[in-house]
Amino acid sequence: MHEEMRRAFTMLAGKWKLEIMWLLNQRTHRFGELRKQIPGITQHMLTSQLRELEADGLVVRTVFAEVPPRVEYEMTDKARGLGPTMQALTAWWEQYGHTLPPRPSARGRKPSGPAAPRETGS
Amino acid sequence: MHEEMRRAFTMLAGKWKLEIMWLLNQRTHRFGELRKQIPGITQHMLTSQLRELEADGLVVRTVFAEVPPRVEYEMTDKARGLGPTMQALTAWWEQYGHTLPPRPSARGRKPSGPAAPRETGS
DNA sequence: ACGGATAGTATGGAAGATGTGACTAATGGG
DNA sequence: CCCATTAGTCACATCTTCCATACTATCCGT
Repeated sequence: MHEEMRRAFTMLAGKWKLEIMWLLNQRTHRFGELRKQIPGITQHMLTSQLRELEADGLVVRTVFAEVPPRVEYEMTDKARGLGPTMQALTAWWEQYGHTLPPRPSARGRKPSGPAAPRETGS
Repeated sequence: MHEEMRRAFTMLAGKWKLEIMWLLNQRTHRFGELRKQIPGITQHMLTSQLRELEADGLVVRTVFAEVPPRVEYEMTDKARGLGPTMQALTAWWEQYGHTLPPRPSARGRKPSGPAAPRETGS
């Protein structure tokens, strides 16, 4: 049932989590790489999102005792099971992405909806 | 490369969008059905998330001229291409979901304190 | 000793996303 | 007349995220 799934949705519903997981699904990244790959994200947000993913058991954080410091983020085995999901998402976008409307995510919308089709004939 | 994908992430990054799309991927729902299926969501949020999905060309909104009103939400053909993604996500959760740590994400859906009741204007 | 590099933590005000109850519209039943 | 129903809308409250800045810690080069 989808009540079980709710946990999964919550884990991935963050504003940046899908993108982070998508990148980590390709390869291990270090902190600074993720920050460059995701323009617009701040250190603060990247840190907190990664911590949440780590707490959810999706990401492993490895600190190397080097100077300058190096921290790598890697998917766990569990999260690697998301590979097919990511591939399916990528394939979907390749197929349909370019057919979507230009930039409609703005809050404004058209004043009136389509004419109501009278279905049940009342 | 993945800059193209960013559009897809944005479209699905809303707090409730994955869950809504997962439900609509199964079948057409009317407004009230979605509201019951997604405990915790408010009318306001359900409306706005659906409007965004509609604006992104992922769902179709059909208003039936009946009383009481009936509005049905259905996936577009484009969004139906997400089927494999949803299936992969479901399969992943069935396989790994129960192995995840008890620690829920900090951003989890928890009820907030009682909002200060506003003075009903006289 | 100082600054550069990396990966953070901490703070604070602003912007944006989300949450809440109250309210509307049309119609049938009591 | 009043209530129930359904799918919203509205004004406002609160939570999350943004963004800049400041600070920590280590080692190397100067």
